[in-house]
Amino acid sequence: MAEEKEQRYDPAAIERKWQERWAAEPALYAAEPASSKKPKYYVLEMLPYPSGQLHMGHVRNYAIGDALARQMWMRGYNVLHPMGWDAFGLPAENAALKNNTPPREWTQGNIAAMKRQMRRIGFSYDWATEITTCLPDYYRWNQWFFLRMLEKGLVYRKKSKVNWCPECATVLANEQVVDGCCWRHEDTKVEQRDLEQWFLRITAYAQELLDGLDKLEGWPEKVRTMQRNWIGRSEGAEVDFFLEEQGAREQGSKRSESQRIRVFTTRIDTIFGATSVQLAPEHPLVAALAAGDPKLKAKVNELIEEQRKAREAGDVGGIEKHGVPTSRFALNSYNGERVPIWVANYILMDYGTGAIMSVPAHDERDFEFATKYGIEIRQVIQPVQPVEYEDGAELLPFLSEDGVLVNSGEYDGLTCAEAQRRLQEVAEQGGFGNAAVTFRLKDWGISRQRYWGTPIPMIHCERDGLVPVPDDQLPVILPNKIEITQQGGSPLARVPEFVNTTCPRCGGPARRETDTMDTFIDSSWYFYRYTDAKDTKAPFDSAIAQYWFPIDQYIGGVEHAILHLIYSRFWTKVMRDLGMVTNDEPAERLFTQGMVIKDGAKMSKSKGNVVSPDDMVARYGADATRMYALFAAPPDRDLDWQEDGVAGVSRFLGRVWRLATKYAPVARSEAAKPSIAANGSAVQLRRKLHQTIAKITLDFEGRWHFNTCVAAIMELVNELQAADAQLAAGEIPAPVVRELLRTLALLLAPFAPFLAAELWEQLGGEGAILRASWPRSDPSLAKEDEIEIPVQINGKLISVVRVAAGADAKTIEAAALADEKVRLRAATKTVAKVIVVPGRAVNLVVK
RNA sequence: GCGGAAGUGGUGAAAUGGCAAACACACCAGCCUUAGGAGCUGGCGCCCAAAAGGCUUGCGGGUUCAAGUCCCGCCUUCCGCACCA
Repeated sequence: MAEEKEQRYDPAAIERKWQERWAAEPALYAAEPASSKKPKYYVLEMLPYPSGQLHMGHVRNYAIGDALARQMWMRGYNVLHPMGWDAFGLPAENAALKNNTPPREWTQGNIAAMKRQMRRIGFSYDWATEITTCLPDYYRWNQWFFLRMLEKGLVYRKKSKVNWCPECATVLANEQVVDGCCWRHEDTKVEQRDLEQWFLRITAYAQELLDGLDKLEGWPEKVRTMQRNWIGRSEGAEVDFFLEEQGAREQGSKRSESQRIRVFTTRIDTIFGATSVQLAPEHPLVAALAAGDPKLKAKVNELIEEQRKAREAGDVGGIEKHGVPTSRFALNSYNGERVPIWVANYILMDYGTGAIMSVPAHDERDFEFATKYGIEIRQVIQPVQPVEYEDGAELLPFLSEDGVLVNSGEYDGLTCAEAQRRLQEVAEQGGFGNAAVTFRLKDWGISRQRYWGTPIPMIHCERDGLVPVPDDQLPVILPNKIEITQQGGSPLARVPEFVNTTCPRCGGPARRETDTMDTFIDSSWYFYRYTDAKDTKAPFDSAIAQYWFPIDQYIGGVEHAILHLIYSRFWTKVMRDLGMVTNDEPAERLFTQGMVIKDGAKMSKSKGNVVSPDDMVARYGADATRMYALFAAPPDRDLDWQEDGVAGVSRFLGRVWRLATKYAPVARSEAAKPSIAANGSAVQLRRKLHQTIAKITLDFEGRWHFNTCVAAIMELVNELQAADAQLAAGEIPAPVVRELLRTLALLLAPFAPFLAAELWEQLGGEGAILRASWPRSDPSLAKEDEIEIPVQINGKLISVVRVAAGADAKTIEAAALADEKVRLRAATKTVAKVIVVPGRAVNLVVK
């Protein structure tokens, strides 16, 4: 067989063969039912939007998940590894406009194309559980959930200021606005509009979403921090100031009992330092005060305009603080002090109460504002540690809570913390305030004025008002026949067959809601559907979900840290409260992989640096492409795509192929007795093999540094190749050859599944390699008998000595002192101390 | 401004506090030839003609017998947050 002509490594042929084989045998990748004896493992990668083209970011994401899934199969787990399509969304409508293709057709075509790409790359998905969110059998459950939430009071409708993307011609959620621009159209400024919207009451879970983060130890700290910031909890108090009666000044201040101004503050302890009350320009009271004052009204409108512009520019923090005084005053509830009421552009109507007490001495923003307008700055907190002045340095504003109250009447001398407690109590007893917690998180606006989404299952009846669609009339089907135009408003409103209906309550004529749902709803619960994808009675079977959940490992990009990942957590908690699941969180562990970049920049069409997976696969094969994606960098770091690197991996796989096919006949031969001669090369090769198994196995359990796993396999192959002469001469016993090559195939299986499967077959492996057992490292075989110990003098490396692996300190010391280089160096000096770390190093301290 | 991550050869990178640069890419030299996007051998951090030797993990300190790794200060880059009362 040494003369046998070498067959060249032909990835295209091998991959085609196995792709067909796997397609014909879908059960290979199917999870066993919940009754399985095996331990379960749910590995999930984020489902893609079916744009029609897989990009390298997907390939990397899915290569990581696939390596894990395959390894877990081989380790004997019952693995659920599904895939689906986040198939609703605006691009389908844009494509419809552009190519005159209906969104459904366009989407289905893209799904088919991407599925082909995924099969071509060899991801081990169970296609029997595939879900497509734009199909009625999926989105009907969005509608069903909407109705359940409505029953629970988690859905409401209100007119509100919304983010409007002119490009999308629809509303965006707060989470979808990035730097004042649309998350899909980075150059398109988001506008503010007033519209009637459906909201999900995610804020009802704000506290729990926050608390849960502490327990999500398997999630990256970065993501948890981002979510904490997003939820933005702040603890403080709400307290009323009273509006002074107009024209009451002459007779002494008189408070209006009906008109209160409620402010939110985290520093109630500084209230005696409040020297003005500041209202947001859109505060209802402002409109009332400005009603009879055209000048004020004009100025307020300017402030509103400034805020709007800043918001649209995404630079709310950057605008210069402006304000305008009103002619009215507010009275401090604690001491009756009279302070002016201003309207200021740095006060936001949608946070807290839209009004603040301004304490310039103890708040930076108030300080800036008061300095500008000459408003009194009154210090009411005395630092415990006297603040040191450098000449001319400002003491104020003093922001720390490490101080005691001054200028605060009966509260003088209390610490800030004590004062906060006391003042809150007093406010509560006096009926003018209470402790309060405010969140930055807003309710989730889900209405979209688009066609390609889940219809909101509500009916507007002239008589009965808003009526939910009864469960037995679900799904509300998205009509197929529709003309997509670029006109504003909901496209569905222009489809009479859809709009016109009868009221489920009175049977009279009624109109359907024509807005559709935000597509983030689709992805908020899709991973539950995978567990029971064909269910026609419910979104999924609770018992099955209970078996699979939580997801053991979720893998995706960090760009979803606050959108998808916060909505998903919310949805899980709602389902738990509906009694559908028992887990509090969807995923035990989350891994966020780095971006794929090219020439130092994110791949994008505009930069023209996009690398197509199809090209890579065509040139170098699927195995080389996905293996390079794992080899080029650790998975959590950004990866710079270098085509030469893919070529290198492909050449490596070619070496593996030649080596394995060359000695496959030996590995398969029954001739050799299983006795393994203790021949030097064989022992050494087996040692390397077992070291490699140990390294890779450990990495899968811990760090996931698949780049070094691939490197370890390369080292192993380099050693095998260096032993080619011995192999060719038959000096390595056949059972050892078999062990070496079969194990090599097993180790490759998570990374290069096509080649691994082919070699497994050629090496006479039983059954599918995916069902073969992951190799075990035998420590006694992996152990070295002799090791090298570095010898240092005063910490500097001088020499290296070889000693037996288990050598004790004494032996190592003797060997080190006997070393010639060491003797030369130490000859004229006194050895003061010898530090020996057995198995590690020797250090001689000499003087 | 606040929070986080990262800075190591020409490049991607590796290194439980114990031989810095494994494994690759690129490059150089040679061999082979069925002339291939092939294969094989060797070289490849910097200084020095070479050897010997010296230097080297963004910068400056420190801890330690020993620091890329731990601590303190600074610089740079990237990411997130940023009038949130």
